[in-house]
Amino acid sequence: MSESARGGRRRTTGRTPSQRGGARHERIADELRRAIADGHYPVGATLPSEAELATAHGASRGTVRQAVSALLAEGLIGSRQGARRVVLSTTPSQTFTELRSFAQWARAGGRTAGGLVVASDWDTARPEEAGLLQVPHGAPVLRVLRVRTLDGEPVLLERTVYAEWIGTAVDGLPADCESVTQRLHDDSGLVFAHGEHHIDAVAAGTADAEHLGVRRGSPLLRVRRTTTTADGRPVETSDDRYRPGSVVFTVRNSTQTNPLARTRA
Amino acid sequence: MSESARGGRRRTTGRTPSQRGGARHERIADELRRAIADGHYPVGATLPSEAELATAHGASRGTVRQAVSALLAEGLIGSRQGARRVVLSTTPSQTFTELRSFAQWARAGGRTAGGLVVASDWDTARPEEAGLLQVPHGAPVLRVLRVRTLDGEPVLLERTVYAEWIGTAVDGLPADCESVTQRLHDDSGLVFAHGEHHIDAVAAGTADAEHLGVRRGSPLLRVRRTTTTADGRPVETSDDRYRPGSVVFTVRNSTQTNPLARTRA
DNA sequence: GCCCGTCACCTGTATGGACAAGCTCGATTC
DNA sequence: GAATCGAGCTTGTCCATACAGGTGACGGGC
Repeated sequence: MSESARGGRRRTTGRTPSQRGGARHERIADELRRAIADGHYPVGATLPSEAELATAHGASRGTVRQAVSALLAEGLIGSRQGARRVVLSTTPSQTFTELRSFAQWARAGGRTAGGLVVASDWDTARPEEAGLLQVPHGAPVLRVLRVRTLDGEPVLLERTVYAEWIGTAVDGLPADCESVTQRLHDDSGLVFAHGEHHIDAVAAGTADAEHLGVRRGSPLLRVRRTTTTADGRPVETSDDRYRPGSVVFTVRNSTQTNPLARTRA
Repeated sequence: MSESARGGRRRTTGRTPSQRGGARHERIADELRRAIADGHYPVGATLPSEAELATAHGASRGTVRQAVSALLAEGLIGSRQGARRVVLSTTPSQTFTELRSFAQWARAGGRTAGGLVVASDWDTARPEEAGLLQVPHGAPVLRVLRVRTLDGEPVLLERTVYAEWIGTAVDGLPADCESVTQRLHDDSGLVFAHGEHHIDAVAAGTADAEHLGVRRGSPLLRVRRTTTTADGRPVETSDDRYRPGSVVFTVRNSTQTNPLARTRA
């Protein structure tokens, strides 16, 4: 049966060019993710062996390993030599795009995101910003202050700094643009590929308090992030402040994969 | 020369049993990590091609791919089909153990960590805790309140709940035990393997303010975490509150790997 | 009844080969 | 000088195979 499945698919050698859902290991990974999310494999359950998955999908063990290693990196499953893989968590992790884009994240969760640009000005890069954006000191940058709402309530205040080459495109966008990421992708073909996030807590300043509708001095979750393209060119750096109680960041890590770091301030 | 290197190493088939530094792909990954950390490959630089690395290390391309995929998962490098890999970040990520253990993290950074148990009591699990620890409602749990200091200054207040089977071991530890993780590993052979962290901001309560030496209502970074063993058995769940300005959490993510999620409160 | 060894199973590691698809850069052409 | 084309390099995907080493269950011996 694995014979017929493999033989029927194609027999040249490579793989069918653009099959729905991308590469085969991706499709296997997706199916496993779905099965876990659907409760087919609850927390603590063991996954089928690599050999079983291989014959079931008509793939080789290497391809199956590629698929499960993706779930391993996401922290969804644990793995020990000799023992079957165990489900550790059932909540799916988000795609990078969903994480990067407030609007896309809200949409994926069935909520509506709004946004409003409060201020947008060209300025010169401060030393720290110049370093983060890898531009010369004093280079022109676009500084944007944006309030983001979730189901109508303000939850996030973004202070974003764009490098000049991308700032010109951002400057032309409407003030109430829902998803800047989406527009930049559609208009300029720009794709964000990498992000570095520093998370801590700060007290709300006067401006923060006013725009988020909280008292001055109340706690805010601050995420300072810098986003780059696939070839490492910095695009923007931002200071995002979340109203507590609205958004929680979740990180999964394990001995096998560890993307989280704790650093001194 | 690649001929002699490969032939000279061994020609049976497997690999040398317990060579220093673990598996070969791990050693290659370590060397690349070190080269990046040392500035040999600054941010934006391109790594050697897989073929070059393979001949240089006398390994096959598959093994090299395994090594670089580790750096990819850590967010240190970016990768696009057809182009050479690019260095995205030079700050190394911490091992899971360093992240899990406050003491080990401090030591790795050349600082001294202290700890003091303020209170330690047996109690019954609250519904929420029972779910996190996967024990029946009302099951006995050990509740520990611990203050952690960094270079003598209090920076972290831990409220940890241990399941009964591990709580008995924790209960016998001295109140000023520097590293609970270390002791549990040495005494019981227990290894933590997986963690889930929820990060948000809260205002300091009366107890928080007193133990951390801050004013009531000042912002704190809260990390609620649950740790499990390799086979998915929950060990502890904890509510950690960090004094702002002392510790920052850093997360790297990209289109290729994405361990971070933003969830509704 | 308990302990311990055997053994099938399963994951980790490594190799080698093949083709697909994307990127870079130089050469050619207009 | 600028746009275009293509060859070669590089990464992505997939397969088949082999062996090492840990796990867990079964069963026999004490």
